[in-house]
Amino acid sequence: MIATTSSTHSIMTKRTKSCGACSDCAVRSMAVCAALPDAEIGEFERIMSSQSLRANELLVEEGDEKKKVFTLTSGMLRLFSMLPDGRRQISGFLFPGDYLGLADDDTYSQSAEAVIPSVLCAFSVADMEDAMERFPSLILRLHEMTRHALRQSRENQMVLGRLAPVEKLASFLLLLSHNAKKRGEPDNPVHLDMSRTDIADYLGLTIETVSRSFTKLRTQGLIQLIDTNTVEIQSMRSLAAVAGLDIFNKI
Amino acid sequence: MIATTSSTHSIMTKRTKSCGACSDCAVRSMAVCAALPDAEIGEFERIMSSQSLRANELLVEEGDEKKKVFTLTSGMLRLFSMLPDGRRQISGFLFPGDYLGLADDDTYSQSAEAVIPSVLCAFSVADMEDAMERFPSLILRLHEMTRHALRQSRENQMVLGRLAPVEKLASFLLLLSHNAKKRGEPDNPVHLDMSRTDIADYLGLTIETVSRSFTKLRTQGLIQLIDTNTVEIQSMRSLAAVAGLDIFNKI
DNA sequence: CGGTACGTTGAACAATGTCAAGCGTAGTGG
DNA sequence: CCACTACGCTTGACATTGTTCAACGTACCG
Repeated sequence: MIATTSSTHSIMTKRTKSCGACSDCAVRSMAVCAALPDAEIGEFERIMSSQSLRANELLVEEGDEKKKVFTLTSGMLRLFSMLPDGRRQISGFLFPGDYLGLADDDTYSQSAEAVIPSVLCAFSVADMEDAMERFPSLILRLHEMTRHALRQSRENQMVLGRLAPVEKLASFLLLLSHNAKKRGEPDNPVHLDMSRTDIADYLGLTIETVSRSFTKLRTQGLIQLIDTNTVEIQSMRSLAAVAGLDIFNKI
Repeated sequence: MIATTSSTHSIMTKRTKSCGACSDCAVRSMAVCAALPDAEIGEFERIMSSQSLRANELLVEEGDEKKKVFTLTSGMLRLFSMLPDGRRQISGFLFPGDYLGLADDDTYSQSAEAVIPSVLCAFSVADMEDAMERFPSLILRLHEMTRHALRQSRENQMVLGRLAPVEKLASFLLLLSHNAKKRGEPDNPVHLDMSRTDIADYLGLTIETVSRSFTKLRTQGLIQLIDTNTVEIQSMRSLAAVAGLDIFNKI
């Protein structure tokens, strides 16, 4: 917390147009922009600006007017809400290619923070709406992404409401592994960019229970903790069996 | 369960076009159809067919090919998933005007059953896609409804992950009350159409804990149980305070 | 008038959360 | 370079909470 606060004030957030051309963007095929043919991608480049975040830096806050939307190009964000008394629920993590602003109309319904240093493409809502009018395929793409987010959120409801702690953690590790694979990274030694507190607030547990669940999975030979933040999954199948739901059939 | 099974076989599900004209449909203003001007609503009436369900009758099953989409005109549905071992999570209840199929691409990602006798407008996906091409406002309306469902699902994650049982129940009662009001019904004596088991599977609890939470709210003078399925809320504000999140500020 | 399903309640038990201490690592300053 | 501090993670002991199991009451249905 102290680190967060101090870093928030020390340096201005970078906002430049210096990011590499959209045409050779690493997340092009996964992001909204996949809806635009190469010929039109220049349009997007024109209205886009790049934005960097330091770890734990706040990007948008619940209740704020939605003036911008974003595509994450590198790093990781957490989407969360808080109760008046400080309890926090992380509803999901955003990975490169993910879009920030899918659920919101005029105001952000949740806050978003960088988990690790991150870079985003930013678009003003006005520009984006303009682009959607000219390229209807953008609307379809956004709608598709929203449907996907809705399916994921509902699957999360199952995880939160009906899985035991060890099952929750197993499903979380499989999710991370699956996500890494989807982005062309190695899917097995899974790297945890987020803290135990983040994991706890995502899975509806305490950090102690998260820690104990790691130990249980390790004791049962299902995972190996290479270091605190690196998990080697011994057998995807057995871990999936523990997770209760067959992650492979979904997502 | 026995009742469900027997009733499922006894009578054929009605499928007629006999429902009153769309133009004087009770849920017109809340449903997808609100996107169509009066002049075009005839188009919708042409491709629509009516479908009735008895209590506990299954409408669609997780994994089935999505051939039809629906608008609920009366009654109530539950949307749910199940784990291999029988654990169930209800991700939400559908009320008149709600659309079934928001989250799905080609297959239904969840099952849907009638909680009480229900009537729906059914559309074949092909017809609906055709209509969307001719009336782009339909796409925008569906997108808007999907965003709303996503916000609701994420708020549910907070309820499931971070609220205590009594808080969960309080937020649930407020949700029902809010929903009734939205549909022009009295918002205070709240009628529970669903069983304790449904409530438990929605809130991630057991029926016993649900029952005890009802008792606690009653003992604290926050609600009054007129009968098992009718709850009088003594003070919306105090109940909202118990719920932790101010339901009024959201949804 | 039984029988069945549903809801409530109680008591014992198991699981998770809470509180507190300890460990290891990383970063800081002497 | 080393001690010191701070932070995050783990672990243990304990308290709280929810679950399980069982009994009871009630309403509905045959």
